[in-house]
Amino acid sequence: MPELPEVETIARGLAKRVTGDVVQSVWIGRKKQPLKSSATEITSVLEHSRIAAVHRMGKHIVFDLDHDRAGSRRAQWIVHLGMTGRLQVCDAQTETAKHTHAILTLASGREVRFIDPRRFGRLSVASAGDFDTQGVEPLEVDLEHFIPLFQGRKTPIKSALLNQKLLRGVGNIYADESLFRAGIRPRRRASTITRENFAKLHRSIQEVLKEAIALGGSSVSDYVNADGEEGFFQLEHRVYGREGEPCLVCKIPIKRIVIAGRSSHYCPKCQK
DNA sequence: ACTATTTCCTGGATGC
DNA sequence: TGCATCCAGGAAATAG
Repeated sequence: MPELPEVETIARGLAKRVTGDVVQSVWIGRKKQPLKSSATEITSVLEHSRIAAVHRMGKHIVFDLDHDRAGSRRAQWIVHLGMTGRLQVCDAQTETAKHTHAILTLASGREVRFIDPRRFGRLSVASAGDFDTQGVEPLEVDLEHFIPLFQGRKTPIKSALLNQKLLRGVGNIYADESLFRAGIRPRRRASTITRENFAKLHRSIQEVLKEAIALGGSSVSDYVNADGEEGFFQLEHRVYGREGEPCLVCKIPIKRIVIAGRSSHYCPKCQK
């Protein structure tokens, strides 16, 4: 399940491969589509545009497009991978994977393919500047802007961390891992957390995300980067997916509870 | 203005 | 072996 570190890794890999290439044609499957813009709209924006850059915003992969049509504004192709989405860069000869929903043919002869079995992913286009996800980038926000995000919220801190309108890019894995490192229980009401603990949490989130990016993300279920390689951060998980296993600090078994329909893992002794 | 719950979707795991 | 059931979860929609 791609969260910020996985999406960052994928975006970097894509940028290396397709920056400067030109989209010649677009195919979009007719199966009930995970589209936020219409297929016609996506096709017309993408076709004959040059990929100027690929970068990440929250959990979205953003392709900045230059159009050669005079007077047309710069545009962006935005991909959200959902749970199981993948973007593959390959030769036209490569066999089409099951659940391929969109194919961009590039001037270089290669193709960018969007594959998503569970279809929680989303494709859309926007004029440059129009796409603005709410929420702040967790790796950019400083403590003084971080704390107010949670002030007055009665919701469990875990839910608040997952709320993309506050902080964008943190998902289930990194929320659990950050809370463990900060020593805060996932069910703690956001409004009851002290300034000191917010400082710990802020630091933990940045550390966890940076370490995960350095290791190419976490490969659980079927995540692979743009090269089809797995990441290694899953080996560093201290609580996520470790229900019943001993806490790496105190040996007490890790607990799993459900918060807002999401499984949440924590150590009952190390987290208060 | 918030918060909580439900819905979407399929592959893999589990149970009988 | 086969078949039914459950579960994973991001974000939008809906309900409270």
